[in-house]
Amino acid sequence: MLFYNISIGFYAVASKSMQPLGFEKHDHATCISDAVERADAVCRDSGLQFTPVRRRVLEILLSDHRARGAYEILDILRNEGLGSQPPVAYRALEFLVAHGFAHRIEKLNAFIACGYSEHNHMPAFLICRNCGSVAETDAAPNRSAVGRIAKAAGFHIERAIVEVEGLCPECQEAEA
Amino acid sequence: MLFYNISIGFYAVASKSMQPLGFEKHDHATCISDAVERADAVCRDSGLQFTPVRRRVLEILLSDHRARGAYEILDILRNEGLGSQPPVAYRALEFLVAHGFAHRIEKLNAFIACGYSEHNHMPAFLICRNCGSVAETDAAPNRSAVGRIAKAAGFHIERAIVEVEGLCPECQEAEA
DNA sequence: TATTGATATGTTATAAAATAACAATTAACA
DNA sequence: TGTTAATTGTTATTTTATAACATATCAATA
Ligand SMILES: [Zn+2]
Ligand SMILES: [Zn+2]
Ligand SMILES: [Zn+2]
Ligand SMILES: [Zn+2]
Repeated sequence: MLFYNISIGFYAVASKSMQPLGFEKHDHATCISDAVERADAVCRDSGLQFTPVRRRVLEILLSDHRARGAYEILDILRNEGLGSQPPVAYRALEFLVAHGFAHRIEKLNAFIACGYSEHNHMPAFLICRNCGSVAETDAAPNRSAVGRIAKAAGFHIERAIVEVEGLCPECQEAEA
Repeated sequence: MLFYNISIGFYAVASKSMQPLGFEKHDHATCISDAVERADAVCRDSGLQFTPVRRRVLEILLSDHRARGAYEILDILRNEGLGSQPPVAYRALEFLVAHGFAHRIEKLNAFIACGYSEHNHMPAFLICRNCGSVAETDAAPNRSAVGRIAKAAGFHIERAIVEVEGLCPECQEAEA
């Protein structure tokens, strides 16, 4: 199974009629296991418990690099007998987000696996309003115009939510 | 009644023990009427109906330049006999947001009056995690690092959600 | 100004997203 | 092994948002 991405982490989405174009392929088979492996190692090093539910939720998020709602994830867990009530999903997601293995996308009320191996970076997302695909890149708020304004105002930035909406390359072609 | 802001639009909040410092004062009495007046004029020019509910919701949002949830606004409307069910508040807010008189803050599931007279700009917000105050400034995503990356990736930006969390100047002092 | 089509509001009901609270279980460590 | 801390199970509820349809109001024009 092959998925496509570009260097900044623009992910293809399984749903709808999106045809990736101009994207590098990536070997999705090793991509999931690699990311899970990395998370496992980080947890071992940090004394965190990478429990079955947490591992499985990360796998689900990685399975097609798509943004998924908590209840969508819960449905899968329920079918697999790994938990049937909302708090189970929300707790696992809270853990993954807290430790940088996943991110929450406010605009979508959804979660996505982190596409970067460096932990605790500040992500920015490009969200296609047509096909729902989501690309991850880096926000670097302190070096941005907003960062300069914040500094001038004496505001100390701890976290940035940067979610850009628009049309991905494929959907621009489709509209034309 | 005086509220304080700085040139980029950092607003004081009525709640909690926040003491504005280093902010310019602004004449809040005229501030509300001016903004409502502006919205009225824009609506007249554009053939939009600036109805009593819509006007009142804008006044509420302006009344202390604070981010307010839809149900908080609905409570006020209900007390005033202007509508008692959620759709009334949500419709008015949808109208105000659609025409640039207010913005939705995703991180807070809340709404705030636009602090700028130029319509349809792309706002960015500085949100204090301690006192909840919200400052509005400009995102200018096309000139940002994310904008450059998006362009390189062939992604067409239509809208940007930029919400920066951290500590406002006052709360930094309080923590120290 | 009476007709009429569009826009806005009133209302009921429900959906969707998230959390509080407490009990039961499992892991970590002395 | 016993003790504490962390995690999960479970029930119930809260918060946020929308669908659907009835009624009222507005705006244009016949
Ligand atoms: Zn992959
Ligand atoms: Zn697309
Ligand atoms: Zn004011
Ligand atoms: Zn503050």
